[in-house]
Amino acid sequence: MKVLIADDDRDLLDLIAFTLSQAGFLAVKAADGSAALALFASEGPDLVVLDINMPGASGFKVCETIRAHSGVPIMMLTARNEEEDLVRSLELGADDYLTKPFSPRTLLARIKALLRRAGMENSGPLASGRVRLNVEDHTVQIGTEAAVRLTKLELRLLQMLLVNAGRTVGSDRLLVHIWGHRNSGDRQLLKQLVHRLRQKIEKDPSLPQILQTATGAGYKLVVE
Amino acid sequence: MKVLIADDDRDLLDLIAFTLSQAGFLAVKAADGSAALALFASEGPDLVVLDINMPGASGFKVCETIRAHSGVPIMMLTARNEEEDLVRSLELGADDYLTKPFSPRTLLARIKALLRRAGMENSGPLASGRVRLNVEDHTVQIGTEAAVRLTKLELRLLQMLLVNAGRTVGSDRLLVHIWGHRNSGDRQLLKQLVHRLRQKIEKDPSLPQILQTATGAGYKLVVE
DNA sequence: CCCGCCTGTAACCGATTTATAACCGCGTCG
DNA sequence: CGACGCGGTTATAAATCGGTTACAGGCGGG
Repeated sequence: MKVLIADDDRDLLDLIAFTLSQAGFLAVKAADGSAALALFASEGPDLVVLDINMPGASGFKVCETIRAHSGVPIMMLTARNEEEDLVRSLELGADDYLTKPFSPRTLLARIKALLRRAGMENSGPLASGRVRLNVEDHTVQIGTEAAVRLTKLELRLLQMLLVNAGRTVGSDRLLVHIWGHRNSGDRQLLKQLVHRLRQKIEKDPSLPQILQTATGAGYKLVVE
Repeated sequence: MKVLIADDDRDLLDLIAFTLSQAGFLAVKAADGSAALALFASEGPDLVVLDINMPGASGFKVCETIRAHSGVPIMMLTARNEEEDLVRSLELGADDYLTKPFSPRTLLARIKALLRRAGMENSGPLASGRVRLNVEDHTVQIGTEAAVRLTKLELRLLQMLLVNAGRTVGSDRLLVHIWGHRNSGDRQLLKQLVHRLRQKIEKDPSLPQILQTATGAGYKLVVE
């Protein structure tokens, strides 16, 4: 599990990195906003921790940029008199925030909670009912059928639905998780992605038994 | 989702309550510390917002007392920007802390983040009496009847009424909650929305048992 | 270098949802 | 009485939504 940390306070950066690596994470350090963006692109972390006040590019600028094409969980850090930026960050799609000073223990607990919520805690085969998803080699198996190969996007969609199996997942959440916050005109893409995924996993794609529509709300995975 | 708010500043109390109820929360107001404790026991809120400076029992005292036997998320408010208050609040088990003055938007963002963190973001089906509303997939169930699918607007209407079950909700508040501020010539829309919702949830839509009219005032949800 | 698969852009259809606009009945009040 | 406000009902138009297909650019593998 790889975590990107961006903070211009060298001491705090080291402390966080140390805390996380002690907990079994692989910590990647960035000293400013532009470094964070570069490292995000090259390292592909599973979670990002961003300080709001940074030279180069501010935390919420970085947050916005990352969210433009990724649904990776983001945690913001702030000193205590920047309410406006904090709210802005949350509205830009940050998932949680922490006000300084905080204890390493708190940070760790929050990060774990965040990963749990994003369903990224275990990278092994994810299963529920008749649906078994193998994240590593991009395949699903429905009941006793032969395993089907999935594309990157199909995998992300099914993963999100599987983590919330039996419950409806809103279209917005799916969009963010799969593509990140873009023009949000992307309902079109979701329609087609669902369509293609149904072709692969449904017996009769015109009468979905597994990947069902909750009209006006989103989609849900039915497991008996 | 029920929120207990305690503040001796009557204006601020009303403002917070209004903000939260527009966001779909049920706000319970307390003007001082001892009232807050009494209401906490009787109402069993899902979240508590406490001003620190209050007559009766201070926010600290209330926080400590609640924490003695409950893990409900607590947010503290203070006029003073004192490090001392912050530390003490956190030591007493408060989960977050907000310094006055703050914008309603800020408060809302923080409260939502707090609920998300506590894992209470989706309180599951919102229920009262025979009416069970599932916000996630836009459905209601009346008694043992089959679940009915609702549209976005019907959902918002029913949610507002359900959160204030048994109480009359003014037409203006409903309009703002459902459509936001528009030309307020939209009483027409509300009429029809109520009509359509009744068709879906009332046994005999011409003699409403659940969604009743309070002539000249608004509507209310009757739960026996 | 070509071919295949994956992804994004676009358009169309039918159904549902929402907005606009009437008409009806009932009570109040000048 | 008759105009008015208010709520309920119906009809109809406009917007949106979900499903589907077609197609082109990109990218990687043979």
